[in-house]
Amino acid sequence: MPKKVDRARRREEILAAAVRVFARRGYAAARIDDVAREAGIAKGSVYLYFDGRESLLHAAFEDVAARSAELLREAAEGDGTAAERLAALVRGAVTELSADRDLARVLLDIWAAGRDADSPVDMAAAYRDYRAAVAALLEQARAEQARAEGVSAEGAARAVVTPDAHAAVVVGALEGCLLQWLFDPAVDPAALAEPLVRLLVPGAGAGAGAGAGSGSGGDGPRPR
Amino acid sequence: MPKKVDRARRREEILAAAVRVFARRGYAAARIDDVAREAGIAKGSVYLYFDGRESLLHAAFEDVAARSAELLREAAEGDGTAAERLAALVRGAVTELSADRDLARVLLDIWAAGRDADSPVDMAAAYRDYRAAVAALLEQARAEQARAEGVSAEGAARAVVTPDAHAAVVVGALEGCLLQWLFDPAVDPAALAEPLVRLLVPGAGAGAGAGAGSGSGGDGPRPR
Amino acid sequence: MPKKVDRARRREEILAAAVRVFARRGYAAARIDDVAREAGIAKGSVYLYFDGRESLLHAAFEDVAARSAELLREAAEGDGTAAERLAALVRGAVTELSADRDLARVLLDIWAAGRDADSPVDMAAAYRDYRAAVAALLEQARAEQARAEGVSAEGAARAVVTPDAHAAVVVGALEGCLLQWLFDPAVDPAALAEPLVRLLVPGAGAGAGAGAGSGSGGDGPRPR
Amino acid sequence: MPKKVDRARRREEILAAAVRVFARRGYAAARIDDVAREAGIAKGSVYLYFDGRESLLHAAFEDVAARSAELLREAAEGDGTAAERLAALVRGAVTELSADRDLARVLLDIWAAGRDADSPVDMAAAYRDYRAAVAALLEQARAEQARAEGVSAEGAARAVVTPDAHAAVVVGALEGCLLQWLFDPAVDPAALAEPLVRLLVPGAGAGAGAGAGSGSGGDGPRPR
DNA sequence: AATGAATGAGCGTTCATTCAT
DNA sequence: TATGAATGAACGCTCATTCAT
Repeated sequence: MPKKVDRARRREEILAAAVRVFARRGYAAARIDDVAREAGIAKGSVYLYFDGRESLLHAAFEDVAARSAELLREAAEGDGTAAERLAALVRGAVTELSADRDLARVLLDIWAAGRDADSPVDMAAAYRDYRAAVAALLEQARAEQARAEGVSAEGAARAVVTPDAHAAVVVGALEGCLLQWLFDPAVDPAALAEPLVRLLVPGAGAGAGAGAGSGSGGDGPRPR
Repeated sequence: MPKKVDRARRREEILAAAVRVFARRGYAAARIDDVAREAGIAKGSVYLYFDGRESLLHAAFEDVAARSAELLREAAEGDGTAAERLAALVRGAVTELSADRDLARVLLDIWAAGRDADSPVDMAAAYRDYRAAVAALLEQARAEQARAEGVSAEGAARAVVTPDAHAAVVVGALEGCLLQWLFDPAVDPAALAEPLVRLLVPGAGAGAGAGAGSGSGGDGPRPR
Repeated sequence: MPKKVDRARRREEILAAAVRVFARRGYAAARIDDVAREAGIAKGSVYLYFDGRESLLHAAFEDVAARSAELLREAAEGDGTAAERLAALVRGAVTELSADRDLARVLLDIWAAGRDADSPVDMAAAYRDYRAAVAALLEQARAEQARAEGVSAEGAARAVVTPDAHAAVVVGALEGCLLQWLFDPAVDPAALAEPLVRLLVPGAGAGAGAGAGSGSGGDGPRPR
Repeated sequence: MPKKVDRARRREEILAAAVRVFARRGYAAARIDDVAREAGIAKGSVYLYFDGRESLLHAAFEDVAARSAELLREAAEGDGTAAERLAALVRGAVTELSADRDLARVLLDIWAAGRDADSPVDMAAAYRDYRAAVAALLEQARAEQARAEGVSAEGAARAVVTPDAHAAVVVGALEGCLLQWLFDPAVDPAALAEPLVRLLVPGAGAGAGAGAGSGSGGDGPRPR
């Protein structure tokens, strides 16, 4: 008659406690004892569910990564045009990341820790996947636009910014906006979602240079 | 005052050594002893030039901040249109940050450490300044465009994305692209400079939504 | 009383498991969990049969001590001359100790732990008894020899090495040979039994000083 | 102008303190803090001279091993007959080991710890060397005897106990007598030196089987 | 009786900082 | 100014033991 503890639930409780502590003190200053106290258990018990301190950070990363992966999957499989799905992805990412400020804060520590090649956290792969998904959507979006508007537009757009570079900018902007919010709560992520979409999702609205060609008549965007 | 010069130079040598060590091992794993060895001095001597371990990180941040401030000053005082100056700022920021990978890596640690309100590093202020400068340039750029193209364009663009939000996206994209490069050297910052400019600097080229207004005729960018 | 039997059997199973674990990892590195797993029970159950970790080591010692005591009893009560019984004791001790290498290995830990005066293991008494038994046999053997060969020999031998000292050497040699076997399996205890007997049991064959009798003519060392 | 501390001397002081603590409490129960306090320094300072706790034990072993090696060297290179040198070796070993009871006690812990194959202490090799040296002396001693007394004696002796086995018994007896002294201070090692020599060094006096030659007449055991 | 989750005291080790030289 | 030996507080982790089930 073994005691029945829901290992998975207990693990999640501890992880949530760890995220709160990491967010409050920073990973570097977070003590296992703090995590245990926050979780309402004894220090040693943490080790029944996690391999060690670093393992907690890693688990937090996997949480974030799993959410990201879910968003990417939805964007890839979802309905609507590619532009719509990309816009939804951007909006979703902002919503997701800004939903749990503690977790977002911990992301900074994950970034700092994950920079090492020997880190269990493969940030390079995570962002590579992210970029690849966004780039694919961008290409589809361009194709859609080209179909709707004519070949010249497609050619012109493609000449300007490659999908890969564009994707890097999109992903970067997302993370960069998150970063500013973390440093300064006055930066409202919700208020940045739409600007991100409009500025970076093709066909979603006025881009930065949109005005350039707007009133001018037939002249499309000019390279350089 | 040769002594003063020597002292300043020695301080810089130590800071440079610290940045190398921080970049190599990460701030968390960097030992004062490592820094001293890298600088070719004794451990205790570090304390003759810096208050302590954290002080080294702070000094590294001030280095980065000073370079940023210089760029912002140039952008504010420089010649050319606001759009040109903004483009130059973006290009300069990319160049600057990617010039010293070690320093850029340390930025991750600075971010992680500077997240706390009690940190000596005021990241919030640094990015606030950054955004303000970019927002000012954006507004100027829009004014320039409006002057060149007519009132309707200005109004339309302004309605879509506020300069502050736009600035946050610009700054975020810069930092976010840097981030990706740090995780994955295959991401080439130099190759991202131009895309950043084209996508985010008004009047610099085809924006994401550029195609929207391209072939469509006289109708400017449509909201939503 | 089936319960009693079961309980004793279970206790022995656990002890055997403990001996295997101690032998494998060393007592210092042996975990109660290891013992439990080896015994196929839960960790907490060990405490139903033993007071604690140290108690397991103590029980292992008692096992060894009991076997020794049995050998000593047989030697004291057995048939044959004292020399024969002493030789049998030596051979039996070698056989006994080398029969269970795991247990012999644990002896090292018992020695290390039993060195303290406050240890529950009274090594001093154990070896005192051992020496006393061997010394008694040695004296008897000498008396037998004296009876068979004449007074002068007895007196000479006694003058050289006291029975107590001789016994200490015999016991020491036994333990010392065991020790070497434990460190180096290439040392074959079985091959050392006869040398031990011949070198240290009076009347059992050529001693180290065999040369003493060498000039005596044709009579070489006689087996048995 | 670096502080001048005699590193080697300080290291020895700490090691001596460690040996005292190990002897008092046993290695298993000895705390680094105890060692530091015994040495009159701070806990952390121990690590300036030793890699860790285990390193202290290892260093203690090397001390013992070095003394043994010195004895073996003297025995191999010394003057006198092989029998004399072997006797001197035995006496020297007893003297050496019994000179520092603390160190001898620690030997028990070294034995217990060195039993593992992955231990930094190679007990097997240490005892192999010891046996080899003793075996060589034994063979020489037999040759000397044979030369002095005739071929038949040599053949007879050799037939009985091989030099290797004899050496194992000699080494074992030494260690085994030490062991008994450690458990029971009433066992006087000094009093066992001569018995060891007489019983186990050929030609050194009456061996166990001395009686074998007793029938030869009035010649009792001859010293030396 | 048996379990195994929980506990928490305890220890090895690290390393930022100090300070006598 | 420079050194580097010394310090000792701090912390991650272990694991023997307990006890509710």
